[in-house]
Amino acid sequence: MILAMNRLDPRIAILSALGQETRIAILEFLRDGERCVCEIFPAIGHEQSNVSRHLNLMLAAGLLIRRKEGPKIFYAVSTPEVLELLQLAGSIARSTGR
Amino acid sequence: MILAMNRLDPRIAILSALGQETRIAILEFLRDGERCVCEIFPAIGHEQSNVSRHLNLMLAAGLLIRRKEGPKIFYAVSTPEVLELLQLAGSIARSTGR
DNA sequence: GGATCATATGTGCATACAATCATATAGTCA
DNA sequence: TGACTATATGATTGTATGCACATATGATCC
Repeated sequence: MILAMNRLDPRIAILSALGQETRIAILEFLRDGERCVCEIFPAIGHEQSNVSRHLNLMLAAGLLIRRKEGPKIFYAVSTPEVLELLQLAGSIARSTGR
Repeated sequence: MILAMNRLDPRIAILSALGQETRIAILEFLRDGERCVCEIFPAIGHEQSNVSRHLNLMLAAGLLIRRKEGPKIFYAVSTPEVLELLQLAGSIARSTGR
């Protein structure tokens, strides 16, 4: 997993982690608060293994935090700035007419 | 070039365009204003053809604008929001300890 | 301990990406 | 027109990525 690790520039891990459809879907599902993997993967319609990897990648990039509760692991957005970044990207998309 | 085109979500084109070392270097070189390709590629130490592709990709994503002047083509950041996005990514990196 | 649920990881495959070299296009000027 | 400069594009190569299937790990409960 080069995408989110061993980066000279941590911004690249963050931005490239955000530049992917499935991960955007996960982040938007986590907008309202923490969720366990068992809630996330049915909601976005991907394999559990696939979602697990995306979650770990975003965790490594600093976009998410996680919390264990028994056998379940709850993931949440690490800071509101992450959602602000998505919003800013949307704003650029609109202001550049795309 | 799938990365920046034919995306359902234009944010993905923007964010994945930003999540790459060479392109970050180009954007930071363009921070002070427009530059032609002939200035950009020596400054960041990459092949002209390579830089040309990155510029066109960022143009397609809406991150850059360009202007012709004789045989030269000057590229510039399309909106200050693009640089704000980079700054916000840096802020996340710091606030999540990376 | 065994069964079950929740999550992570190994492996393989198809595709996407960045980089390079070579070539094409287009503008300028003698 | 021809030489020269500036930029873009075609073809190729090595590597990274996303996904799926199968399996491993770990927690809970009987």
